[in-house]
Amino acid sequence: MIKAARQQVAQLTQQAYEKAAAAGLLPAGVQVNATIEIPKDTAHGDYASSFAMAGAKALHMAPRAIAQIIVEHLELEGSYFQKVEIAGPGFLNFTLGPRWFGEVLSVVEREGGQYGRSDEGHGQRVMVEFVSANPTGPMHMGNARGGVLGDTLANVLKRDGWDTWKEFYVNDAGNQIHKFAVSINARYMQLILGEDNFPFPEEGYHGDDIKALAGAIYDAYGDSWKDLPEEERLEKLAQYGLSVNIPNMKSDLKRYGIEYDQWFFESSLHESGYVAQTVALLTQRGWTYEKDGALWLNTTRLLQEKFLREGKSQEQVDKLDLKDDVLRRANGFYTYFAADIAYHRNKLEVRGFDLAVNIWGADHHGHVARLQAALDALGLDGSHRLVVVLMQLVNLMQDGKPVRMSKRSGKAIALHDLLDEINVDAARYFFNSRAATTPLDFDLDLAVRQDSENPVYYVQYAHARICSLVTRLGEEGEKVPKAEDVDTALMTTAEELALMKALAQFPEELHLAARDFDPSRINRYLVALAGDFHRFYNSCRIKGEERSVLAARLKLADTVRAVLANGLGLLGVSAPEKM
RNA sequence: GCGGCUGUAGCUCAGUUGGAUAGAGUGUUUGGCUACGAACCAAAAGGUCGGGGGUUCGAAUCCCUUCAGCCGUACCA
Repeated sequence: MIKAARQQVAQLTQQAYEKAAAAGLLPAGVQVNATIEIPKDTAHGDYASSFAMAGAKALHMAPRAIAQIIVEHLELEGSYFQKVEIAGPGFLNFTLGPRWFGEVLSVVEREGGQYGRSDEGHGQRVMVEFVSANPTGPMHMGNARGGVLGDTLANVLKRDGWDTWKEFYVNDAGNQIHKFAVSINARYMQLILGEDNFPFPEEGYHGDDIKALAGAIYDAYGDSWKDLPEEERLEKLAQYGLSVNIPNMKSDLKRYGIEYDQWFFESSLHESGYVAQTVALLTQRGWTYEKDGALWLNTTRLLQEKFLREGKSQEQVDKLDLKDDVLRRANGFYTYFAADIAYHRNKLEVRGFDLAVNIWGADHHGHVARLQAALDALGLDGSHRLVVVLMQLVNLMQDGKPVRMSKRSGKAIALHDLLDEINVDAARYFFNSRAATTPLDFDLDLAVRQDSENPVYYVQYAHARICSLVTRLGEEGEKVPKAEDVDTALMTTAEELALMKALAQFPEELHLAARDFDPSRINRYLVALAGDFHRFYNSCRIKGEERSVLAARLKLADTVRAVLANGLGLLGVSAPEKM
C-alpha cells in the first residue's frame, strides 16, 4: 500500500507537469528526479514530493512557483489522495483519503497470515547458517542471540520471497575435537586412577560437562576403555561426547523454537575427500604455493584484486597489511579455513544456493573477506553470494557489572539454564531487540526479576486486549465486519489515521528487514504499532458508539490484532489471547 | 602498524534513497480508571548527533581529518 501510494504520487505529479507543459506554463520535456517521502510530522501530510525543488534548476523557475503550477494541474479525482498543499521551500504535501485507508483494511483481511509477503527475493534459494556452535560444550548467551537472529532472519527472508534453508554446521573435526577428547580422557582416567594421578592438559576444557561425560562413560563401560590404544580411546571418547552433546544442542534449540532443515557435519567434507579436492582445485588455478612444508593460499593477491574490483585505490590497497593463509599444515592436516572454503563451495556449487547468509560473531570479521576472496578464486563470486552478518557479542552482566565468560573456565551461562529462568517469548524478543551491530548487555538478575521490563509484554498486552475486546463485543452480538462493509471515512481522529498508516507500514518494514538482514526492525515496528493501538484505544471508544462507527473501529482493532499476531509469529513469539 | 564495528537525551537505543522543529523506551516530575483489560494513556523537563573541516538550497546521514571504546590481525576454530 505504501508502494502503491508512492507510485501514485510520482504519477500524479508527472501528469500534472505534462499538462502544465502542454499549456505552455512550464518548459516541456524535462526529466525531474524527485524524491517521495513520508514526512515525520503529520501536519506535513502523508507523502511529500520534492519535485519543485529538484526541478528548479532545469525548469528555470522558483520552487514555490513550480509547485503552484503543479498543484493547479493535479487531478486527485479517483486517486488515494484528498488534498495537496505547498509547504516550506516548495514541498508538495499529499494527504491520503478514505479510499486508501479502506484498501489497507482489505489487504490485511485478504492476505491474512501472509500479509507483508512480497516477491523481492524472486524465489531465489538462500541458506541461512547460524549458531554452528562447537559441539564440545553447552551453548551460551552468544549462541542464544545468534539463534534468534538467524531463525528470525530466515522467517523474514521467506516472507520477502526467498526460498530459505536453515542449517547448522557441526564442527566435529579438527583441533577442538582433539582437545575435547583429551579433556574427557583426562577426567575419565582421573576417575579410575584418582584425581591427582592423571594430569589435566593445559589446553583442556575445564567445564563440569566434561566431567559428566567422563562419568557417564565410566558408568556405562567401567574402566574397560583404559587399556585401549591411546588413539582409539580418544576417538571413542570424542564420538561418545558428540553423541551426547549434539542431541542436547538439538533439544535445547528446539525448546527455544529453533529447528533446522539440516545439520551439516564438517567431518563429512574431510571423509569424502572434498576438502582435499577443493584445495587441489585452488592449486590447479594457481592460487597456492608451498613453504616450510605447508601449503599456502595466496590470500594477499586475492584480496588485493578483490579490493581493487570494489573500487579501492591502488594506494589504499598497498597500505593494507595482508597475510596469506595456510590451507594444509606441515603435518598434513587441513586447516579450518580449508574446510570452510570447501563447505561454502559445497553450498554455492554442489547444492546450488544463490546466496549464503552466515551469522558470525563479530570477532570473526577478519575471516569474511578472505573466505569471499577464496570463493572468488573458485569462480563462485563469493564477494556477492556470501553475506556474513556480524553479530556483536552478548555481555553477561551481574548487578550491573560485566561477568567474564569463557568456555575453558566453564563460567559461561548455558542456554538451557537461561530457558529454565526465562520464558521463550521474553528471551526471543530480547535477543532480537537490537541490530546485530550493537553489543547487547544481558543481566540475568534483571531479566528474571523484572519481566514487565521487556517490551514484548507491551506488544502481547495489546494483542490480548484486542482479543478480549472482540470476545466481549461478540457476546453482545457485534461481529467483526468485512472490510468492504466498513466506512473508513468515519475514522478521522489523529489516533485512527496513525493506526491505519502503521498497519500499512508493515510490508515495507518487512522488506527493509530482509534487505538489510536486520530482523530487529520487526521488534521496533511491533512496539510502535502496539503503541499506536494503545493510544487509539485510550482516546476512541468502541463499545456503545453509534453502530457504523463501532463497526469501523472494531474492524480496525481486529486488523491490528491480525498484524500483531503476524509479526510476533515471524519472531517466534506467541500472541496470547489472555495474560 | 593495518583493518572492522561503535560513539545521538541521565541510562538503553532508533533514525530507508541527504529534507521541514533530531525520535522512542527507561528514569525524574505531574496528571488520568463508577465506561470496552491501568501490564495502559497524557503532559513537562532533558541534545555542541564525540571534536574539527569540506561538499550544497539543505548533513546525524556523503567525503577528509582527529579523539575514545570494543574486536581482529595463528601451521586455533
